[in-house]
Amino acid sequence: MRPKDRSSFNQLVFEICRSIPSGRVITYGGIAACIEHPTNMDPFAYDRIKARWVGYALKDCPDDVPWHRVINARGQISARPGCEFQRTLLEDEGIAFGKSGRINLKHYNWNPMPLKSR
DNA sequence: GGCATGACAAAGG
DNA sequence: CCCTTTGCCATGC
Repeated sequence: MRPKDRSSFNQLVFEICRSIPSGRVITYGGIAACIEHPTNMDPFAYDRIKARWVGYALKDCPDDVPWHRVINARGQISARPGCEFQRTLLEDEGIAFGKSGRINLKHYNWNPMPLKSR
């Protein structure tokens, strides 16, 4: 994927985020897995790359994007300034945190409609 | 134009 | 289960 395509990639990320209902969460990789992009890259490696790009996209997302519903694959909130606030938002939506600050993905994970089949 | 860093994740120890 | 390594590349100095 070339920098030129980043903009459209980000738009897809935002679109998926907006489809997450209150009280549910998704992982960075989960979002990445919904976005297929024409590439010659090894798909196995590509998914991990995209997961990183999802984080970049959310760094400066529009106000109507529920960025707080995106967590990492371990069910935890990724460390960064403001992460305490994210936990508060999720708890307000009824999401319970485990002892080590982890969310039960089995129960809260949201599976969005794939934008393109894989 | 190198070099370090990062809202990631899988695999290995 | 926790910690480290590895793949990868956009970004900022």
